[in-house]
Amino acid sequence: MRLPGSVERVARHRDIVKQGEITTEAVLVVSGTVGRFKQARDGTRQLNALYITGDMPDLHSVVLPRSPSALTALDHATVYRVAHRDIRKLTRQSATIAEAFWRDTMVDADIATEWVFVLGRLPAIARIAHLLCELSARYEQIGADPSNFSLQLNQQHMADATGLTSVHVNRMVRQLREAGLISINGADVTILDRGGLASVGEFDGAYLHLPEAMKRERSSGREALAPALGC
Amino acid sequence: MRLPGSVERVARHRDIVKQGEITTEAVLVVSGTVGRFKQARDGTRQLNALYITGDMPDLHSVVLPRSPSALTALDHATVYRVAHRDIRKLTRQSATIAEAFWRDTMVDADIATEWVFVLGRLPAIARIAHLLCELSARYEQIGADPSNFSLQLNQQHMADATGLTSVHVNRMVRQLREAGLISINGADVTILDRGGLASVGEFDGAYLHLPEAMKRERSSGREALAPALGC
DNA sequence: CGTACGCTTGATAACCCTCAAATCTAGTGG
DNA sequence: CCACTAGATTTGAGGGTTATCAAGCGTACG
Repeated sequence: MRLPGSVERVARHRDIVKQGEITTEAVLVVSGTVGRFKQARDGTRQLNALYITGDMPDLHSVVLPRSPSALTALDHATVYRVAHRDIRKLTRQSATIAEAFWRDTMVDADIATEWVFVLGRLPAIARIAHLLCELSARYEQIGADPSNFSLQLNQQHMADATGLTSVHVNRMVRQLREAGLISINGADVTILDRGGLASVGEFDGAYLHLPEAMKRERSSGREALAPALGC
Repeated sequence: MRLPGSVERVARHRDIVKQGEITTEAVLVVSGTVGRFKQARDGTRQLNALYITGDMPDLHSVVLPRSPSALTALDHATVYRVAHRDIRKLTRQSATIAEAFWRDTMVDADIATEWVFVLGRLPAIARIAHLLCELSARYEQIGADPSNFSLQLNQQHMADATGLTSVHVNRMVRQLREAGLISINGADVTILDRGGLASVGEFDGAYLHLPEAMKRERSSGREALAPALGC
């Protein structure tokens, strides 16, 4: 059961899918980080969703081909393009696979729903903490070290994700550092106090719907894919 | 193709699904308005999603039974409960039906994504305008009058939806009224200038994925279901 | 060594919240 | 029919959080 498709390298800030475009292919992120954006009239952008290695950023396009937001590479990324018709061939063959695809897109939807809460009700410091907690949990899920990873986002991206300005993101990151919760060396983030950070960010990872195994043993699979994430 | 289930009346402010609950049934809204909530530590609530007549608020629970947010009746509502296993029976029989269900949940996801943008990047006045535009478009979709409908939400609900306080919602509503864009009589809202309101709210209804027919003729089907909405 | 980009910091202002109280409305019971 | 009550709307004053504007600093890279 291998899906045919083509590998493509995408340069930073290059769109993979444009806003309003009608697609005939879905995309799998092989490496790098991909973001989904909407733009306001004044030019500021809002990051709706973040995708890392292993994610399918626009699997939903199989059932809704017109994309209401743009898909952009935040840094150099490698993606694998799969035709909708090949995905649909699979879903028509097996109801189990169809449900797995459906489920995958619904986890994405639950993440968006969580961010509605974060943006609507949490102050700036909590939004940043929440973002870092989510990234940590998602990196852990793909076998990377959850407490020491390379942040693929600059502070402007973090501002786009949290509905803040990069200036204010900078001040909040400093506060988290001074509180002893995180430490940052260039792009490398170390989470010093996971519980404390989760508390500041009111983070409860249930909305990520991680497999049960993941929740119990926290330190499994370390560094298995870590080198692959570097690029 | 009729799904077996049971009709249930739900009193205002009563939970249909509690936060964190694992469900074995999905729900269809027959009448009234239903909201999906998350609660912050300080007790303030964020409304993630709004459902009106004809919507299935937790269809996603078929593939993700653990609900990360509570489902609550905003006013007296009537719902129809359908067992997951009966829905799954259908999706296993027909890939077309499976895809239709998937599509329905993805429209919901696109709405959540739009609200991430609204909450992250639009000022208070635009958030209220956006909410009213969305409600108008969705009422139109089910055959109600889009420019004159009964708002099922009080200002506290609007505050929960837009990430504001009810005090500020009140001031913003007044501004919209004074600008001649809307008029409010108790629960009855009249949209006086749809284009103007859409402009203030940076509203483009593409994310609602309405059927094409709906976009062309705006004044069809008026009042077909309007009486049913009153209750 | 110059340039571009991202990070950092300061001063000021705008937006929205908090707290508080008055008014209005609908529903209830005397 | 009229008090009474609870909930919702409305308005005002003052304060906190975050944005805006502006400039300086660091660092990677050609």
